Amino acid sequence: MSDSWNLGHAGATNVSTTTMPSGPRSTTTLPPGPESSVRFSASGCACIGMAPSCARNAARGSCWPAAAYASRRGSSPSTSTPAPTADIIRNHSRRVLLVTVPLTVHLRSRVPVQYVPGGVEGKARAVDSPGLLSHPSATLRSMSTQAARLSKSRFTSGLQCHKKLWWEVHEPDALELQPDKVLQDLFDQGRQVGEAARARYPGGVLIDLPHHARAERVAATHEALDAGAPAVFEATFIADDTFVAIDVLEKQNDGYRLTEVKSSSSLKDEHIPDVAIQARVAAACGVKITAAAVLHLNKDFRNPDTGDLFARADVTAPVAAFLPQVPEEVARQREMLAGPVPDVPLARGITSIAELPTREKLNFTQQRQLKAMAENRIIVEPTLARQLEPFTGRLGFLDFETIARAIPVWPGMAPWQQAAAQFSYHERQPDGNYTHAAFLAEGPRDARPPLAAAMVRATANAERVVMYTPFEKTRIRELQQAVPELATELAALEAKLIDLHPVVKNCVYHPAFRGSFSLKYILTPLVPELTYDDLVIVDGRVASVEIARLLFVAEKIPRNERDRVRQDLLNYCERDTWAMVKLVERLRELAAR
DNA sequence: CTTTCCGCACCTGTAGGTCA
DNA sequence: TGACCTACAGGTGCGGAAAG
Repeated sequence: MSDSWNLGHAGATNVSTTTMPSGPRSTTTLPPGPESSVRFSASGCACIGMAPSCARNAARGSCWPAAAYASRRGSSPSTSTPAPTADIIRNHSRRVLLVTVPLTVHLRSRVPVQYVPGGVEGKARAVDSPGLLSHPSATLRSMSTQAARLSKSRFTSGLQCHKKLWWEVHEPDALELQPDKVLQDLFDQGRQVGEAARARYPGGVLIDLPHHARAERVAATHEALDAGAPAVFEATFIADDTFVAIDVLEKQNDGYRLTEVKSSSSLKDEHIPDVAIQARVAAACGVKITAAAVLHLNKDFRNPDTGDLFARADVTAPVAAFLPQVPEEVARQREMLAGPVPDVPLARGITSIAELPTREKLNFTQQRQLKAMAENRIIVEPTLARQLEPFTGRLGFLDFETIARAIPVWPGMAPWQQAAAQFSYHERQPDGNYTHAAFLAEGPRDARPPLAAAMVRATANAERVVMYTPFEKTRIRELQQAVPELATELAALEAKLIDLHPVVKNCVYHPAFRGSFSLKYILTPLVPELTYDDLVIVDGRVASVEIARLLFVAEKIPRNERDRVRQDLLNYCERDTWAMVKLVERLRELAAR
C-alpha cells in the first residue's frame, strides 16, 4: 500500500487561521457509540476518528469520499497476513491529516453521490436517443424566473460537497468565501478567455445584461434565439430553481450545440457535470440541445499567432451519460438547502500521530518525522555534513518570480506558460559578505531578454548557484529557448545550479515543519530570527499576480501605488534568497554539532 | 531437457508535494 | 492555472534454481 504520504500536519489539531464563528467544528467529532469503536479486520473498510468536516471556505481539494477512495489501492492478495494499510489524505482547506484504514466499522454518514470519471460509458443508453441531450420527459418546471437558488457553479460546488454549497448559499458574504487576489486573477483570466472565444462565432449575440437581471436575461435569450442568431453568448435559462448562463449556444441544423469555454489547457473530468447541468436546464426550457462541447485553450498555440488558441473537445456522449443523475442531484441539493447545515464529514481517518498503526511501514523521511514528533525535538542526520559539501566556494542564491497568463503575452509562449519576470540574487564574496542583485520587469514588452542578460551578468563569478526545488532550473532551461543569443551563458548557469531542498528533506526534521518541506514551512523553525512579517507580499502566487498587473494594466494603477507594489515585490524576492543564505548557514551549524 | 517459480532490474503510470 | 520531480505500485522480462 501507498507509502507516498508524509505524516502531514497531523497533531497540529488547530492550525486553521480562518475564523469559523458558527463553523463546522461542532461536526468534527465522531458521535459516541458503537460507530466510534475501531477494530482491525482483513476485509471491510472503516476509519479511525473523524476529520474536520467540509469548511464552508472552498476546499479545492477533494471532499470525502472521492479522494479517499480514489487513492486507495487494493491490498495484495498474495499476502497471507495482510498488514493494516493506511492511506493518508490531506484536507487542503484546513491542513489536517487524514488516514483511512481497512476496518469493519460503519459510519452513519451519508455518502454523497459523486461523478465517477470513466464510469460513464456503459450508461449511454440511459439517454433517450443518441446524441440528443434534450430530455422529452423533463419534469422540471420550465422557464421559471423566480429567485433561483441553484446555479451552474453552485451545482458543481454541491457535487463536490453539500456542506460547501450550504455555506455558499446561506452565508455568501462570509470572509472565507471572498476570493483572494490569486483567485480573483484566475476568474479574470477565465473571463478574458471567454471573451476571446466569442471571436470564433461571427454574428453571435451577447446577452449583455447584469447577472442579477434574471428575467430580462432569459427574455433576451429567447428573443435572440427566435430571431435566428447563429450563436448566443451567455445564453440564460432558468428551470427548477436553477440558473445557468451558457457560454456559447450555437445553432446547428435542427438544434443547438452547447459550448462551455474553459481556460484550462485540457479537458477535465469535472467539466462533464458542469456542462450537464447547463444542458439539463436548457433542455427543460425547451431548447433542443443536440451536441455539447468544451472549448479549452490549446497547449500547442504560440504567441502571437502560431496555431489555434483554442481546441474543441466534443463531450456529447459523456454528458449524455451523466445527464440522468442531474435531476436527482438537483433535487437533493434543493432539499438539503431548505434544511439546516448538513452534517457532512469531510473525511474519516487518523487525526493524530498517536493513532498511527505502529506496524505501518515508513520510509526514512517518515521515520525521522515520527521520531522527531515523538521526542519533540529536531533531528539531524549525520549525513548532513556530507550532503552540504557541494555548498561551498563562491556560492550564489537565486530565486525567480514568474508570470503565467492564460492567453500568452510574449513571443513563443504557450497558454499558461510561466516566464521569469523577476529575480533576486545573493552571492557570498571571498570576504564573507554578501552582494545582492535584482531585476524586475517593467512594461508589457518581453522581459526575458533583459532579465537573462542581467542574470548572466550577476551570476558570472559564482561557482555554484543554490535554488530550492528545481523550479528555477526549469525556467532557465526555457530562457535558453526564449533568449537564444544567451543560450550558452544560460546553459553554463544551469550547470552551476544545486538544489537545497533534498538536503533538508533527507537530513533534517523539526516538529514545527508540520509535515512540509517547503521553504515557507521550514524557515521559521530553522531560522526563527528571519520572518516575512514586515513584508506586504509574502506569497509567490500573489507576487506573480502583482507582477502581471504591474506589467499589463499599469495605466490603471496610480503612479504611487505602482511604485509601492514594485518595492513590495523587490523586498519579497530579496527576502526569499536571503532566507536561503541563512538556511545554508544554519544547516552548517547543525551539521557541525 | 523442459517447465515452473522466484527474485531482481527495469519500465510505466499515478499521486502527492512544490514552485510560481 | 500549469509543470516538474519524486516515490511508489504494479507490470514485464530475464536468468537461475528447483521440480518434473
